[in-house]
Amino acid sequence: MLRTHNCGELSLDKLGVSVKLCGWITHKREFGPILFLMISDRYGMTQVVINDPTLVEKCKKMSAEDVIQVQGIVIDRNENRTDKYPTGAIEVEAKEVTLLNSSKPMPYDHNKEASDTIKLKYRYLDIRKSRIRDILAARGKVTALVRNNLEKNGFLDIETPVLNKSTPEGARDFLVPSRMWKGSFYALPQSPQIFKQLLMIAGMDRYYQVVKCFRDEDFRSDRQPEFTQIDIEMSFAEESDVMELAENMIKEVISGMKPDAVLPGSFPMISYNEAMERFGTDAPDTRYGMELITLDDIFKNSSFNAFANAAKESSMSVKGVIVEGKADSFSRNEIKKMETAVQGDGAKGLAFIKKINGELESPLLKFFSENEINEISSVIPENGILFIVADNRSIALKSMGNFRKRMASELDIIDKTAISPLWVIDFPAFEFSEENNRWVATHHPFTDFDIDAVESGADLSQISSRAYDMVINGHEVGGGSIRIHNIEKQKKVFSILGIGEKEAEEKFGFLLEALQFGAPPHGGIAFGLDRLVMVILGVDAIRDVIAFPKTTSASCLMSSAPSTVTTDQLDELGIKLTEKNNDNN
RNA sequence: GCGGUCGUAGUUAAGUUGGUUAUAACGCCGGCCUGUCAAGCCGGAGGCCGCCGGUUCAAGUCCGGUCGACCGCGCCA
Repeated sequence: MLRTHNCGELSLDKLGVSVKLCGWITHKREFGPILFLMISDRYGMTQVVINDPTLVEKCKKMSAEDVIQVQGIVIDRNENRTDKYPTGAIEVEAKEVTLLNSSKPMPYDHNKEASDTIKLKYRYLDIRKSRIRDILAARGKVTALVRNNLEKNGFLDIETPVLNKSTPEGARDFLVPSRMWKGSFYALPQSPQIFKQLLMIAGMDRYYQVVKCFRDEDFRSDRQPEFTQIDIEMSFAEESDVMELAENMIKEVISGMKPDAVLPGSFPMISYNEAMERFGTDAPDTRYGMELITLDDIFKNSSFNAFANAAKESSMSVKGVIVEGKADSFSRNEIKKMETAVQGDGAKGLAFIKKINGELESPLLKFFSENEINEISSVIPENGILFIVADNRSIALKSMGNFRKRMASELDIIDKTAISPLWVIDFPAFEFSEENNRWVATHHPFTDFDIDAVESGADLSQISSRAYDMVINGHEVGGGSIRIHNIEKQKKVFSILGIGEKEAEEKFGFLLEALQFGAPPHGGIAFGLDRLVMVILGVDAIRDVIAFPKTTSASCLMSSAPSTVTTDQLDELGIKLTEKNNDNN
């Protein structure tokens, strides 16, 4: 090695020791015959002092981000010690400084805010100079903890193909044209779902993989075209087996990353319906209260028709959120802004009732009977304000769920250090898609469900699936299910989903056939590694947990991918472009 | 596919009702400086105001389009 120590580990107990350090120059400070160099690496930074006139002349020519090797003696800084960085008590008195490689001036100032554009273009510099390097190190540790836990539990790491068959349902596939089979395409996996089920049928019993998945949809601050799943599947397992395993794994990861984190003995479980009713979302953030309340009973006989109709109609509901201690601090204007926000979720309006000095205040008060006023008053604490949406059930829930979220972040009542995990269970197996005018699988079409209920003619929307999601701090970090292992049941699902026998055969024939060769009961779960790392580290942007991320329009500013290719390459694939797009390189 | 915010030296920003040579800080280059800690002081270079078009005597500024970044909606089993 070119070094004996890294730039973050020297301290007073090494006084007088001859060391070699390697690193990047972060600062150079000249004072005529004396010169200081700060050199750093990912472990820290150390000051080098240069007194020798020849060395000073040599080092004067060096500049920031040059890579150097310093050979010298660790000395005490005495009265010039600093506590601004961990090595601040010592410095290295240089005997020799070797330039290993020079650097052009940095393209941007890493001590200040810089645009995402330039940081993504020079991603390797952003990693070198920012917290990204620590986040990536932490991510590596999360992966190691995961592997360690799963290996300990007898899971086998088995790779599955990246070049796959395109399947219907779900997200848009990334396609890869085939040279040997002109006109045919591989698809990159949206997840290794079918392969892990085939591994169960193959008798591998316990499988896991930390694996890239690809979805060609539109992106957000928490969504990237390629992302990583911790994919897990096990045979002869029921819900509780998968959930217990997953929960223990996550606990081990979190306590490995945050030893001070306080976690519940076992993660609370709530049903999908309860999550929707109490939080207006299937991924509730339980770090704070301010839960939704149902006001149908209070208003079903109200003379205020908008409320009464919603309260009586079964497809509608009156939902409220109480903000405590704020009745006197929201202006008419602020409330107007909140109304605009809930209207963005489709709600017709946002009503409010304040309680100040024991008296209710609201533009709607004149519509309410004494009885209603008493009931409302018993719900609202002094100086509280009740916000209300009366609308279609799904709109009321969604808009108040989002309202709760916005209000919590505006009031800054979220404990950023808390980790609040839970399970959401009893998801509906099927949802009716207005857009496609057919039923679609809520989780995916291989999820087991209560087939007896279907056979006895129950409403499809009321059928529960055997799926479960793990939610931490309002983020769905993982989800899975017990799978269908019976061919007839699987065919039944395809018929419910309107996938014809021929199409099912064409798209999933190999799975359907495999199910007939002694498929064991099995189930599993997949975690989004990127999101898991974000939640554990409290990072907001998925870009920050990925070494080389893409932009929200799925381009790489560093390599300029995607790019056009030569006509020779296209010819070889038998592909002809319909219109000439501008070069985006 | 839709909406919002933004785009001016290498970087981050300022730029007034449209009006002389487009500012500043940091960085860069040159010089000074014996204990700095984002060192300091003096001097200098550096601009397709994202791109295309329009309005105007005159556009960084107004209008239309377009490209890109970010945030959100739809979408993401």
